Amino acid sequence: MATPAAGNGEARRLTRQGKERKQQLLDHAAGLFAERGYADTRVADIVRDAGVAKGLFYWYFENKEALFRELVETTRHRMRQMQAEAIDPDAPALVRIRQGVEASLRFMSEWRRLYSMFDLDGVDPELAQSLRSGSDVHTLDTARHIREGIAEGTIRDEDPLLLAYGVIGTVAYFNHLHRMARIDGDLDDVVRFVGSFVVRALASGDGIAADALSTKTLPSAALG
Amino acid sequence: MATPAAGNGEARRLTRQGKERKQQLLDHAAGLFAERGYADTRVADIVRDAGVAKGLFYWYFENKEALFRELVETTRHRMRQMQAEAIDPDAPALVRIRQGVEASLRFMSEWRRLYSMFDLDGVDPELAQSLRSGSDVHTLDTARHIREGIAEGTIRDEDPLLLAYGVIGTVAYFNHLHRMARIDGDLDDVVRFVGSFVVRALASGDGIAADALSTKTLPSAALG
Amino acid sequence: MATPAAGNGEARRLTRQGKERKQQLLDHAAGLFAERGYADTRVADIVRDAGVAKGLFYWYFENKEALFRELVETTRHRMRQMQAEAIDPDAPALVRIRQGVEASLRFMSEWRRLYSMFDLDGVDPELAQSLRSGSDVHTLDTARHIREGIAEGTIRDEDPLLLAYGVIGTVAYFNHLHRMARIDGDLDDVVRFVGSFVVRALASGDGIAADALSTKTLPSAALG
Amino acid sequence: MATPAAGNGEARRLTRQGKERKQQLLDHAAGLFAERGYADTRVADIVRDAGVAKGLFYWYFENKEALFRELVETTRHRMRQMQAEAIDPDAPALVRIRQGVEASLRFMSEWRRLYSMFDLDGVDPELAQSLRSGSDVHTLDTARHIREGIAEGTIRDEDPLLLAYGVIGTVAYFNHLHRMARIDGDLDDVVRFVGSFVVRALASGDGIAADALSTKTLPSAALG
DNA sequence: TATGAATGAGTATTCATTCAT
DNA sequence: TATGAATGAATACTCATTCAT
Repeated sequence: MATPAAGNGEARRLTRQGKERKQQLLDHAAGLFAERGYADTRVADIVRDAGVAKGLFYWYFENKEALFRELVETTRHRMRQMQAEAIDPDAPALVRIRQGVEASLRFMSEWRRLYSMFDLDGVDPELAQSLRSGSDVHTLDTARHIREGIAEGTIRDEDPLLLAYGVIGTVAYFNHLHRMARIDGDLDDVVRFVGSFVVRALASGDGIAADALSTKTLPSAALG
Repeated sequence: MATPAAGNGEARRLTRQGKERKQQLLDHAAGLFAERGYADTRVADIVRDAGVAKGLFYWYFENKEALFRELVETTRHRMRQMQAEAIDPDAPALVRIRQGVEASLRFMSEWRRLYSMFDLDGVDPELAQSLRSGSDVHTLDTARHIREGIAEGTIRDEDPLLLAYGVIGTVAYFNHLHRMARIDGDLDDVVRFVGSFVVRALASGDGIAADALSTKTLPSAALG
Repeated sequence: MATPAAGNGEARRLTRQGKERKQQLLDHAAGLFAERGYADTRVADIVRDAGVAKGLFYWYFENKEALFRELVETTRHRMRQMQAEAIDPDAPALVRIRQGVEASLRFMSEWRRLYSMFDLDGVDPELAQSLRSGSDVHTLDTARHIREGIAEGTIRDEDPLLLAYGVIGTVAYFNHLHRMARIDGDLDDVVRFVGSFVVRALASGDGIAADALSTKTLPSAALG
Repeated sequence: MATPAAGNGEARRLTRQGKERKQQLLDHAAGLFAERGYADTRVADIVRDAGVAKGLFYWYFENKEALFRELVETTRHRMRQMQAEAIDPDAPALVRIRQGVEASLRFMSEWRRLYSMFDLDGVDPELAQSLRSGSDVHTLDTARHIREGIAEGTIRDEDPLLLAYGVIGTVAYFNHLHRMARIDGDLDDVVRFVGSFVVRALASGDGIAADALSTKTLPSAALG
């Protein structure tokens, strides 16, 4: 029980102070990763930023990558939570998808600094793989909604997985642009635009009406 | 003791053998970049792969990044050529866009190894910027077609730049998936799917008919 | 805020529990030292193995080396005791030497794990020096017996110190081999072999008869 | 062909200058290893001593251990050569063994600095294993001579391997003592002493006469 | 052109030890 | 006694780039 961060999966028991320190390191690391990317952030930078000794880093994290992984996990978890809250389970599929898409964009925008880490520069391939598997979950989730939309007749009857990829890809790219400040408009405008973009791409002739629905203006009770 | 690759813009005059050597290095580098990314490819790896001495690298290229830049330029040039050939200038806007999209995907698929470099891991920010400016050209091109489609009434009247981003993002993501072997289907199927995906996302109510147009099956003469 | 292990020669008064804890640490350390050597055993390893916190180590020992030293002292003490018991003071010199040799080998075999530490890898020179001085005592002891044997006429009249070195070296090497499992035979066989080997190397023409004496088969009372 | 020391077994082609530099590094390393041991010699020390840049070390050697290994190989080779020269193949077994023993001691004394490395402190277990296998060859060689001596009737009929171990161990220990300056006498005296020590330990009653033979004083022609 | 040699700044990680509680 | 947190000096190895021939 001497080396908390030692490479066994078990999380170490940390005192309150310990937890705070760890979070401190995570926060400072996130800031630096966002600013200059993972590869260009030295462990030395992180600890200097946090004002602690170098050795302490390795008390809390097995290595640089482990910290990164933890950051990713946390963020992913928050994002899923946010989406769950944004999606009205009783709404029609197209609306649910739009709600999810818009929530994603808003979340990513809010945590923009964190998300820039995900550009994955300089992270080793193995890790990249594991990150990917996280987004797979997201894709399957989306595909499920799509399948239901197809059953409802509101979404075109095409391969649900491909359609889901289309949705995810669009969201990811707009997020990327926004982060890179290549899109300068109002966030609300962008969110609305992307929402309607994907809805149109998915909708069957009948479903296209749903395009009009703005998840922000109508209370979910009015839907359906 | 001239240094051919020294940082003046002028390309050096190379003997036939010189050109071959240089291309050799470019090819081997491309292969390695594609395999393991820019950051994880050492100059030493490239020369070993090519079977020449380390010093020779710097005879042909100013530095590692210069080689990369050259690789990018070449590829971009080829891609634009290919697109120009694929797009029928007399076709309606939506069709032209679809032609461009499909040509892009096919080109990227063919030069898949090269394109993986563009994930831009570990390239320094300055270079990344320059790469971006290249894709800007592409975006503006697409936006131009879109503006014409809006004028025609076949494309929804929304911000052409945002719509262009939607198109580019979708293409880029599908290319990414394909490269990562996360999509396994027949290339033709994917190409057709993406083509129709973006067309639907762009089309106005009237333009949606264009969805039926398959750029492969109809000779361009029949369009319009 | 007393620091029990602080560098004053005086041993601290430890509670019963304290003594147990200390022994616990010594035991675990011995095991690890034997397994992977002194240099490759971390203080962290020892405390983890013993299931206590890192800080506690320094409550009982001034530092890593102090623990090692203590281990060595203890072992040496036990060994001398064992030898004293094995040697019949009334037996002729050659027999006494053989008794000592055989006792050494048996003792080392029994405490094999401990003895592997003595290979002295990675211990700092100063400590190594102190260890050496311990073995010097042993050498001198042996030389004393040898001198008596020379006086008796049973041992060749050569430099007693050199002869003693010959004895010690042989014993040490066989112990080493045994520990490294490079010798697999029965311990009794090896012990007997080494005993007769050194006796023959020492014996004068007259003394060689003593070779027949097996310290195991003849009760010491019968000797002389 | 760019990284000479790269981890493939193949030795790189080195220019004359390269070979010299490499030898230079080997020599300086040997000196430092001998002075302060392997573990306490930093790569930085070696290159500083040799007056070259740090990176150059890794041009010639894969890592610190690889250099060590090379040093060992070279030394071992020299030693075997020396022994081969010292041993008169036509002499009786006991004499040959004595010749080998004495040659070993003289060689070790001459290359004393090198030999101190072999105390193997801080070398990783895997390497230690490989070193050991080298000494096995030596042991088997010795055992062969012993077997012949047993056939001749000049050496006691005991397990030849155990007898060989006895010989090797004695030599090793005296070498150790000599290196540690714990033996100060004239080298010739020590060599003569050890030679006669092992001969006496090996000799059968009949063979003991051979003890008188001094490999230095009698020309090999007179032997037999 | 072409080679192999040389440079040296840059960085993650380890680990004995000390400290506050 | 006992714990977990904190320290920081120390060190092997990498790799783009330059140089002499």
